[in-house]
Amino acid sequence: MTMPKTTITITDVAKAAGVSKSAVSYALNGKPGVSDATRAKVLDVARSMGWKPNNAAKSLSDASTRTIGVVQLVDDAENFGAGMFAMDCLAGLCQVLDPRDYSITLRMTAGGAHAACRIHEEWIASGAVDAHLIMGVELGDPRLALFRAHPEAKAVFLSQRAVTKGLPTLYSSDDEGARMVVRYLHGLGHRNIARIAGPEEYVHTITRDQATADECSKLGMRCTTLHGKYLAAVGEQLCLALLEFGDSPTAIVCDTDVTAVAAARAAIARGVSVPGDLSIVAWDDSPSCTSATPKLTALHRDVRSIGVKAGSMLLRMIDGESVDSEPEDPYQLIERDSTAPVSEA
Amino acid sequence: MTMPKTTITITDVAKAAGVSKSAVSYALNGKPGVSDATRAKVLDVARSMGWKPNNAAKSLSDASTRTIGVVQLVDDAENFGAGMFAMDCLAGLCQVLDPRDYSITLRMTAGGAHAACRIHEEWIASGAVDAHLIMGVELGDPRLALFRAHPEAKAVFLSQRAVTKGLPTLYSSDDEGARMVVRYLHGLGHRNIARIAGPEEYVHTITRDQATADECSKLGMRCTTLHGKYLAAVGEQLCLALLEFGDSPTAIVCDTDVTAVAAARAAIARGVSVPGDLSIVAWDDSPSCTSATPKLTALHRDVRSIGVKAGSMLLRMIDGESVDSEPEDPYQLIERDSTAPVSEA
DNA sequence: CTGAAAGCGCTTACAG
DNA sequence: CTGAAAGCGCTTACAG
Repeated sequence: MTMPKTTITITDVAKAAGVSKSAVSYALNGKPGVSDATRAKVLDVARSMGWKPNNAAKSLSDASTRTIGVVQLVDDAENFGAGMFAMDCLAGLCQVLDPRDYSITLRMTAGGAHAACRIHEEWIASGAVDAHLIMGVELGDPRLALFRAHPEAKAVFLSQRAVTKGLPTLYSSDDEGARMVVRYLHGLGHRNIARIAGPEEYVHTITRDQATADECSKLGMRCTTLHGKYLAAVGEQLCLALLEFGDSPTAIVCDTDVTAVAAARAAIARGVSVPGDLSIVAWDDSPSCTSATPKLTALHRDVRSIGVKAGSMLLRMIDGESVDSEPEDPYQLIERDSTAPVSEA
Repeated sequence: MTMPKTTITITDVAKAAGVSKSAVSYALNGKPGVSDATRAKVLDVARSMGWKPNNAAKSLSDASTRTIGVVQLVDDAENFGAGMFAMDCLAGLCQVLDPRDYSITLRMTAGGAHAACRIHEEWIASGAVDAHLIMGVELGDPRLALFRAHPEAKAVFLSQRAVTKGLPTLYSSDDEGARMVVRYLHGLGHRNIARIAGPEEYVHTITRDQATADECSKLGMRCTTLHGKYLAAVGEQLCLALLEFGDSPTAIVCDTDVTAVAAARAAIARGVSVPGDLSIVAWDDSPSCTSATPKLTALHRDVRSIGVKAGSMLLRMIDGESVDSEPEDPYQLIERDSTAPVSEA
């Protein structure tokens, strides 16, 4: 008959151990102020009574919640890639948070950056979290202004420094990644390439666009860029559009695995050989890149390590250190079967 | 100069409004005990002062955390499908939780059911969450015993009633789904089918195995079942194994999109036409099913609605209602290009 | 309808 | 080293 024992508190432990509440608190928290003997006894009694600290009480008295807040933006249609990214990233975050006994407080909203902003504002005002992780930052994002107005709130942004200007951010290697792809294709002899990019409201889209354009111009290459959502239909359609051009590209880099797979399919269905006539590279690797025919060359990054880095930054901020922006780990170009030297025409 | 105003409390509001703390509390919480005039004034003052309730204080005094706890199991390798499922499910959960101002407290662990169990135990003891959502239940899962021993803890399981026996569970329609597929293939003339199933520790694997076997026997069909992880390599390998048999199946149903896509690829690479010689159906639809060639017939379910249902159950438990187990919405069979009538041999 | 008071469980100066 | 006490911000009986 395991009686659901009415929650046991430090007062109970103190009584049982024959010491004061403060002694118990000091002992339990490993703080000085009690003799080793007392500490040992308290620890022993507490464990045997099955005592666990009450979260709310602790938070109220020490003004720390041991939780970091993240609000995930969900889009009905293109949720897939973003969802996986967030999940892996959170896994990394949890990995660093766990040893410190921190949890994630998660909210999801379909209301975009504005809705997310309201939640963070709420969290700041109510002291619901110790720090915030911000992902999916858009141009003119209201969350930027919010955290500028609240320098006392701890937050790290997953974004670009050009956008967050001074706010602690873990910035992507998208610029570098874009240049790496361009150089790779250049090495294969491609001179006329194209991008099937993501929506232009995303910061990383712009970053990739610009870096690609810049590197192409340096190498004397031409690049056509088309934008669209991360949908198979879009990849298909834009690929066909590119192939319609009189002077169609010999390589296409797609901003996501979904569009890349679709583009490859569309090209092949139209009688264009991949990689014979057309090389395709996917930005962001995933199982669908290896399941596709041919297997897609992809720009790969360890998403979990992004969460790990962000978590470490957050924890340091919570510890009172001042943290600077940091770069993500660089991308890796994984060469598979969808890219080849440009064919002699 | 937006001074980060030192956190404002109901005491401040009370002072400013010229009433007592209790009056403020009653007014703010919409409880009787204050005149309409007082209430209006308090509300007004509170808003103008930018007051927000302190979470910890509220939790401590009313013993509710306005948070529901979920711990996500992460496996390094086969994390993909499960990750997406969890994400969509959580999105649904958030959708119902949001209007009630509840958040999700999320932890992720690579330590399996045992590690998850320890976290839930911690949460129960420390009063960290108001209720728990349990996913990825295994046979002999320690979390079952934990919540049996703690009937005061509110939890809903995403599992099968046969496993949770009496604990409130949102149970899948896997049995029904399996039968639906079998009948569908039977209707196409298939009599010898196979399953490329998931690992046998998963409850849903067993459920599907059993329902498939039962329905096949009822219809006089034969079914070979092979188990393996949710990896492309496994799908490929098991598909080839099945095709090696002298009397190879005319249809294969794969427990996940990853294995299904890989199986189709492997078959085609081996010169087996899909769906001409071999039909393939994927369990759990995803973008990769529509990106594949041919597009895969799949068993589809609205994962988000699972989260919605679970959330509603949880909320009702929190409200003190006693809730019974409920079924998920049924699967839908989405016919695409990977299934066809069995060819006359 | 309204105010003064106790209590939620823990932490932390402050005296012994 | 140890105990008594105040305080974190809110809720909720309990008297007026």
